Amino acid sequence: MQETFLTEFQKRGYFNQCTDQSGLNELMTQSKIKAYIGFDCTAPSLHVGSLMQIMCLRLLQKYGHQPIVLLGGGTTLIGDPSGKEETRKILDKKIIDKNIKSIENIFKVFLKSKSSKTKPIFVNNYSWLSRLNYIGFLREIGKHFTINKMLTFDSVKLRLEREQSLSYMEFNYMMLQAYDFYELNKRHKCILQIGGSDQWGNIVNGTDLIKRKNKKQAYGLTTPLITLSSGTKMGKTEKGAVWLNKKMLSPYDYWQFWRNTDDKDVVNFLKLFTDLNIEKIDNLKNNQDINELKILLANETTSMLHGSKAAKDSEATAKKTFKDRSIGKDLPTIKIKKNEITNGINILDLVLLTKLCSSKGEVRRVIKNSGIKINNETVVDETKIFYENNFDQNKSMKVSHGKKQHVIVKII
RNA sequence: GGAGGGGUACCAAAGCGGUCAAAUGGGGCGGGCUGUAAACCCGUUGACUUCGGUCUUCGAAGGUUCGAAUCCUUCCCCCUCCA
Repeated sequence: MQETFLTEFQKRGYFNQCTDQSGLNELMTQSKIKAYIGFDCTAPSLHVGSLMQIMCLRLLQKYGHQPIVLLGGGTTLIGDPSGKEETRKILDKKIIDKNIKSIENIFKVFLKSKSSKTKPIFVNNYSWLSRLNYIGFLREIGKHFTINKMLTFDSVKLRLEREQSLSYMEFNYMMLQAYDFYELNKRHKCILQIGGSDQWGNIVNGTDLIKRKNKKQAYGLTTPLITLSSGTKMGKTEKGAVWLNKKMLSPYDYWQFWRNTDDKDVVNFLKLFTDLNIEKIDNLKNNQDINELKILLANETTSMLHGSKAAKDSEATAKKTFKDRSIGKDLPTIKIKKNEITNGINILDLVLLTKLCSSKGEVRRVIKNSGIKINNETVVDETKIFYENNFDQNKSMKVSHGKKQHVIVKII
């Protein structure tokens, strides 16, 4: 059977639900289409939670289709109630605009823009949503939505059942998202919207609206929510959320995140988050040591986002840190002035300086649990003072909190 | 509008005048075992400290008391039932 966008989509594990799978497959085999995914702009970076969506856009390009990246400058002002139990804080437009710029850069890394046929189209729904006229919108769009039906959508139902308040503003979110799809259909002949499984309701509203207003067939496709085999949501490291922006999470930490994947998730992740072809992955899974596979996963994902050099450096640093227990160059480095250390520095202040702990009390506690190491040596005495001669010939010292968090302190 | 119930640390949830920086569970962090995995076991989980203590915290503000998360007053918010 011929490999198509949808067949690969399915094999890789991106497939959750589709409004008309065979119809869409036929269409995408016969012609090249435009498809969109909308992204929320509540933070200055996306995190791994959105990575599957980004991978979908890449897959579109691979099969010659054109991705549209919708940055929700307008809808973020409203806030999607899907999957949320409570009303979210409303963000300021200025912040959202700033976030959009920053997020756009991430897409420029993941998506190819050489070919004019497949290069991503960036749109911000603020450009049309902000111009809507209330009466006009109600008459044109609002008449196609029945409250009866809107109340049956999970995002609304959940709130009502839990008796959590749902503001009228949020209640309108689904109409706006449907309108986005309709607008993109008109402007760009976009006929497919992809999204996470929680977006199903919003997406279907869009295809319905297009059918009614434009008399066109449009399609919706959703991806499953990825949960780790441990049942929790993916996307956390020792340092918090796994951001894609390197200012918010260093390439080394990003690499580490993938390197620490649960055994049971490794093969799935290779399929979901790398470009390696599936046969190769299936083949590797039988022959490769699981830790080798994790390194492969970390290298592939990191080089996709931060470049192959960053991936190699991270691997080298990891090897030095974990195998040789020496100092790898990509560990975070804190600089300290020479005169700050002439009289010695207390272990508590030293650890605090590295930000590995957030208070002296915490440092003490971790020391008591033998969790602080200086140059691989466990600290037992919380009154210990360090001098210049405790640093190595490069004027560096490795401070560790637990097995995985290391910071280099360097005298300048 | 009327009648009840409730707001406790990251979350859930006990406590209902001193022994409360606050039980317990989850989560987090650390240690052990390992493979930088999972599972399991152990420790830890407000801040500062000269390690004697000190300071701030139980929706908010006042009050009673030698002493309040606990009692009283007012206010704010949430829930249940009735209109």
